[in-house]
Amino acid sequence: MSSKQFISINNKYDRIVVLVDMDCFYCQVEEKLNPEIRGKPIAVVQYNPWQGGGIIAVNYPARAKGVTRHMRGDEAKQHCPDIVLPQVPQIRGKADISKYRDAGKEVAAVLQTFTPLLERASVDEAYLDITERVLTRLRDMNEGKFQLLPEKLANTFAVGYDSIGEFVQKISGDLDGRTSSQELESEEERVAFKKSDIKLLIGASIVNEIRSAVKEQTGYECSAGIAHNKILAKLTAGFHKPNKQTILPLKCISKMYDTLSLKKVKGLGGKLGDQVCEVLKIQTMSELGKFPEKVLQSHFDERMGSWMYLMAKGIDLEAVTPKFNSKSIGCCKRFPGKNAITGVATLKHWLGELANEIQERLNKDLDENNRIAKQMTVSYAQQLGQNDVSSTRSVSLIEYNAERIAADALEAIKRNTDVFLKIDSTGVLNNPIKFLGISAGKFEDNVAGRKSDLMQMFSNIANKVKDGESSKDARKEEPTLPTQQVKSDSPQVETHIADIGTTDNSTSNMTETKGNSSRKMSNTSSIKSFFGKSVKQNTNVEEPATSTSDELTIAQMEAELFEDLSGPYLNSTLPLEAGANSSPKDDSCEQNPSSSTINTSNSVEDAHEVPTMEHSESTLLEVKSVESINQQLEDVKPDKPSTQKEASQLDYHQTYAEFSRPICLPEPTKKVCPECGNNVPESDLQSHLDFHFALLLSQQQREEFRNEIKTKYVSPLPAAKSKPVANSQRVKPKAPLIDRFLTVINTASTSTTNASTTECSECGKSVPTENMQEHLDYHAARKLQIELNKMEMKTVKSNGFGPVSSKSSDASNGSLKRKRPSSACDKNQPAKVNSLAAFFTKM
DNA sequence: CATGGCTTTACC
DNA sequence: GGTAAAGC
Repeated sequence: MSSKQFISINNKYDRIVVLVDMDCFYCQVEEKLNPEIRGKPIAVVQYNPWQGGGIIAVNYPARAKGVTRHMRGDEAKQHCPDIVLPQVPQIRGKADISKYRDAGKEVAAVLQTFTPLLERASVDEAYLDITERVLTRLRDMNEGKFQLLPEKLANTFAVGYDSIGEFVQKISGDLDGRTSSQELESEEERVAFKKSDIKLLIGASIVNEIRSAVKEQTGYECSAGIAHNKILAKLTAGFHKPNKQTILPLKCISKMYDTLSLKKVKGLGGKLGDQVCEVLKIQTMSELGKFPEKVLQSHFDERMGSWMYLMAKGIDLEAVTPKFNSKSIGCCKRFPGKNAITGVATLKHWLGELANEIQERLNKDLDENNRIAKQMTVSYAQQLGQNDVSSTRSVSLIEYNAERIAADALEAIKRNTDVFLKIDSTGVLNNPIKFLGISAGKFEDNVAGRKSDLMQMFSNIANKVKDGESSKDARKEEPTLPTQQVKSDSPQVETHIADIGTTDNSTSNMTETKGNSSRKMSNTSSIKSFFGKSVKQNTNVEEPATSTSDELTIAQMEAELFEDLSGPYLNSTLPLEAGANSSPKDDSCEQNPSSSTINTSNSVEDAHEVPTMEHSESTLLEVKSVESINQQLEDVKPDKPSTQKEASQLDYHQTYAEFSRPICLPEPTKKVCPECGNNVPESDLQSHLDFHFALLLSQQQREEFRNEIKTKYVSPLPAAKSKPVANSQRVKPKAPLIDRFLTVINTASTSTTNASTTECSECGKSVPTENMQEHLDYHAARKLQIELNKMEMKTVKSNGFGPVSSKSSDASNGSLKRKRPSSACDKNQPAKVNSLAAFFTKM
């Protein structure tokens, strides 16, 4: 049961891994609980007695005043007299952080609706592997079913670029061969990089939705890092906060490493990192990259050496392992200095307090997760003369009974202490105790099912499944379910539950309250995680799956998705044939420790498997039915229907989540689509029509494109000569999305009136200073849109919207001024598809 | 005496 | 199983 899993090195750049990190989480929790303090400088303080207590979280207004962690409450007051200092509650004489735990769970439940591959890393951090969603979206885009709107990239940054717009420009810029550095890159490498960039970009759009959902459903804001592995995602998340997200493009890793202290890398932040710096006489990750693996292994241990070696190349193979619940539940307390426990009575008292808390939390856990801890561990530190000695002893945990637990803990301590009591004393400890802790672990399923409620069974199964420790039926995994589907009582869900052996599918008492509904969602989504994982166990990672007739492997899917992209680069070699045989698994990164560049030669093309979702036959992704595709379309296209919120008071940190709410607010009056006859909300009709248009266009373009390839035409793509299909003439694409987007800006800026304003360097408008960053984000996003349009216009007739040169010209400024009611359908607007799909097919 | 409480992981 | 390290 070695819980840590690794992916094949062949897949090292295939995943899209996200680290979601709640911004000053404890402060946010306090703000939510006490709205009166919202927006004020806040620091959460723990443990009162000494000088205002210790600060464990600081919000951004307070940070602006110089308040930091590691300060005392009093000190914070000096820096910031009007700071609010909520205290973490105390129960039984010790800190009680359960409300933050609960809040963290709430957030995780939302995250889990996006992917079963969720790994909680702490109370306020979680890793997500969204590879599947990215590929799905990529396909939808290629098929014209999804448009990557610029607002999807608001508040997004890319390492190494000043703005996300610049990054997108760069992606398309590669076209002109204006790649900065050496021409060492082969075509294949360029394609690989480009694929990577595109996937990261799409990933960012998804992460924006994820963060929006978190904000909407919990009220909390978070930051995120988007990269190809956990360590880099984590690192990247820290680059822009709060309430922002950052992409780490493959190409920027080595540049970044040049200045990145190795101690910033998770795992090297402590003594080990110090040792590495000292022994190797280095500071940065780039320097680390100069050492051969063997050398690193000789200085440190073998495992560590390999890990560092790969890490120095930007590679981390650790899988995102589904995990929602902790593996242990414990509590502890320190008794520093004079507070050391010197008497048995006192010892018993504190053991009792700890045992009580443990009992309470274990019961709650039993309730929620239907599992029982079988072992408890007591930890303690004794003062022996000068130094403190800490020990831990484990005993089996028979029942959730505080007295019993306390007594057993005491026994364990006695048993392991040579001289427990001072000689001739009945109550004085020979060795004062400076630290006490009790924790419970080694959980097993509660087979007995102490709860009469059958729902308990659900949650039992689901949680078991969630952590991947259940039975091993290899079942076909359903294609990723869109959030909404997961929430509702979809047939699939019930089927799964039934399959697992539950007889009762009533979800009555679980669906109403917020907490319970989240539990239910976790049930359904975790079932999927189970399939993903159990299958994985039975799968040989190294061998590409052979596909069966009507099924499509993820790898094949990816190959197809990128078909059009890779085509033009690979000259005559058209698609990267999906079935390409497994390359020698180790041929990539053996021999150039001195170069700090990332070797990608065998990465994307050769890697035909999506890591952590390896496919045997049982995981082959089914081609979706028309229904499911339509469903997905519904789910994903009109930016999730969400509750509108008053834009009443926008404070400085109220950013993306607010602005990204649906732009067309009018109640959905339905209209019949002239193209397909479906009922479509009127507000969505235009984009719906755009979809049809894009579909046609994209199909046709692809057709043409293939023809071009066949005729071995290699140079810049010819403009599409024929007009995009007679049919589409009828379709009047809506006012450019960019305009709707601009109306959002206006709303936003007018709603925050009285604040001080600054003139925007981009558009000259007066913008509330505190909103400037967001405002600039929108310019970046707008440029992105223009970029995309430019690509579009290489085939679609240019129409005067946006520049054709690659300079960031201001031809668009005119349009910036324009605003119109979002519902208005502008007849003057050119027929244009604001879709990345065409963008891809053109590249 | 002074961040404190908490959890996980790797190694022995 | 116990310990130390690491990070939040």
